[in-house]
Amino acid sequence: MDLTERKKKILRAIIENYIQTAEPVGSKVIAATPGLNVSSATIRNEMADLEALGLLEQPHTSAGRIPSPGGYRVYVNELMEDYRLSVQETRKLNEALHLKMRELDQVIDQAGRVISQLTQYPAFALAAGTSRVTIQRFDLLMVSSDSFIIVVMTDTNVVRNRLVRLPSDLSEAQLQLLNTLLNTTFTGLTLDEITPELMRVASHAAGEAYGLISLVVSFAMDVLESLEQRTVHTAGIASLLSHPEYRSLDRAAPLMSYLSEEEDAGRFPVPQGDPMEILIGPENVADALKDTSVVVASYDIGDGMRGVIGVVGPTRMDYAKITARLSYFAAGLSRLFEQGGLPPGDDREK
Amino acid sequence: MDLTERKKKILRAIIENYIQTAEPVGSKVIAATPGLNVSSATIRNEMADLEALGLLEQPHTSAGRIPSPGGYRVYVNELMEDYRLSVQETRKLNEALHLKMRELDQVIDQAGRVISQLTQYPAFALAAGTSRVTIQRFDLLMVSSDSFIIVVMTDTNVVRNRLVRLPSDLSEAQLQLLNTLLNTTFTGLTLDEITPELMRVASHAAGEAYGLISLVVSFAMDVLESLEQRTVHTAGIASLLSHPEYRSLDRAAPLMSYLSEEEDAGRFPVPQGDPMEILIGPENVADALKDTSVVVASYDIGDGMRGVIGVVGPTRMDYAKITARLSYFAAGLSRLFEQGGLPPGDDREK
DNA sequence: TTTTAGCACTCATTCTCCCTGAGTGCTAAT
DNA sequence: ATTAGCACTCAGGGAGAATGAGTGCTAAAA
Repeated sequence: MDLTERKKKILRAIIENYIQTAEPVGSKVIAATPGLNVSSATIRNEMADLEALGLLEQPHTSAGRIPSPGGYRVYVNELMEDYRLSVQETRKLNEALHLKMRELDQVIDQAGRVISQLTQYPAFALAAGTSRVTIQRFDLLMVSSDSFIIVVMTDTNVVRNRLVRLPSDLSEAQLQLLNTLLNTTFTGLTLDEITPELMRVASHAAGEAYGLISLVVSFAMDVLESLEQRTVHTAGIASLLSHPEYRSLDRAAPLMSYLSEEEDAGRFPVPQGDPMEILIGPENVADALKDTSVVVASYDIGDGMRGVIGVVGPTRMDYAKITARLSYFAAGLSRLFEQGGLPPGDDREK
Repeated sequence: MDLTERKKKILRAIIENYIQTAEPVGSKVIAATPGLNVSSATIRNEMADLEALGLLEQPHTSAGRIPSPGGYRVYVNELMEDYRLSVQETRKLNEALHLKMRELDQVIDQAGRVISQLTQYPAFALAAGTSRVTIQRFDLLMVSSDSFIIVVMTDTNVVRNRLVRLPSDLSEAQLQLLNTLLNTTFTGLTLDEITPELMRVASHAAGEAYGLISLVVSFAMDVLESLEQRTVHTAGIASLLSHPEYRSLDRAAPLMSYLSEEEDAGRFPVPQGDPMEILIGPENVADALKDTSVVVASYDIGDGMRGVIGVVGPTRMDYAKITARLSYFAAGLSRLFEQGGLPPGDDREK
């Protein structure tokens, strides 16, 4: 967008003022900004120009101006100065990165909660883009004569287990046999490749323990399925209410229900290319987000997966602050996953 | 509460009317209830009596009456008729019991979501009262020359695992030794009983692999810790907004933030004795719940643990319907846990 | 040519006042 | 003991009127 220096200054002043106050800003307050030594009348002329360019809007004739989505776009792309995180903020963010967790799903969930708390906006979190997973190895551990543990490990180094109790006894030798059979037949296969026919053949080969094959394999299939299925976590929905644009229920209710809909990934934007993306108002695809802004960042999980965290808020959002915090946090998460996977209790490690 | 038959009839009619309409009910509508062949004037006299007894309230002189918390109490204890679940409802509830899940924590979370959806009120879910857990058995599974899987099983039959990658190589024999050492030294101990001193002694005994002892044991300790720590899950907060009493943000906002506070168990009531409890308005301990009602039910998880699910709503709540649904669902969960623990993918089984 | 002071005009917001109607309590009659 | 009737109360809603922030335009100044 080609604007004179002064217009840029004025636009920035208006937007930053509006971000703070949530009130339409008039020519008078802008005329008072330091470094801008012109009268309010001049500002009014300039504001009329900016409105003609589609960067400002007027709620009604006798009100000040508010930024249009296009105005925010120009602000975000060209005018916004990098927000410098304070020492305190950095410390807080670092502390928040000491996540206590076990499963990937729970890490993601927690990351969302934390970022919501940190930004005071509702947040969503999900993981995207895993490739096709296969089982790399089976282990069966005898516990007692009538129970054993199944341990499976995928090619993405996720390990899952299950304790099974049997109606009848089983010998160590039988288990051994079963184990070998599983490792020769069912490793390296994706979910689709495990056919009923394959199961039948294997069951036959297992002899006495034929029933156990299907038990173990169906567990393995559940694991594969659970790894491919994506869910979204949302957090901090109530924090919406602290922002003046959501003081009216007509505005708040639909957005809140949209956010708390049962987990269905794909309803939130995911950054393409850049690790951070800002979607302002109508730039959002989902109808419910058409007059909100979404700031979303991604981080590297490893194994071809990316984590996504984002916050949702009014278009009047402190983009500088939010992007600074979000990108810092996402970078921290990337680092966390890179150096040794998840914290203690986890079931995967780099 | 000793009331004449007619007073009971009137009180019930008022409460049930108010539950439906959320509007103060006048003498006229009550006079119209079938089976109550008296004039509105008589009703007015009776209503005045009921108000004197503290069972009804009048928002202002020229309005109808609304039930007081005490009135609801009498209703719930003596007047309410059992709500008969329709076939459709039963089917819906049964369907909802086909939970897809893996970890106990996730089951609990999901139960909360489901019950919120089923009742249209915000719900909370938690697990209460575990005994002290110990590790019953360790297994170390060699994966490659520089990595292995730790599998631990607790006395409550929870199995957890972790994949470890080492900076240096390790032989099968060393791992075997380590395994034996762990099983002789660290089984049957609660979290407190695993002292640094014990760790030191064991590390010494491990010889070359001394560093691995602390690695495995600290994983075990994390598992124990995670099993003892209780968290609350809340769901369906946005559904509050669909009820007329929360159409004003002043009422909705504080309750919503209370509900979405970071998980801190103990902030929600847990049924004592009876498997179901109803707390009406000021009967709640928490300030934020003083003018809401909470209906809470518990179900048996096994291993000395009880699951708790509850819903939160206005004191004007359809107690009959809610309690019917909640107790049916809780009973279903009990059954589910009893017969074979969690569905596929889970890490524990009866 | 650009900027500014001044002025008339617009319009959301707030308030005040008044009306309406639902619902009550009381009294006198049944 | 019940009921019909009546005077009274009061929340809610709508119509103006007052307020004031902010604008656009014009004519003068730089």
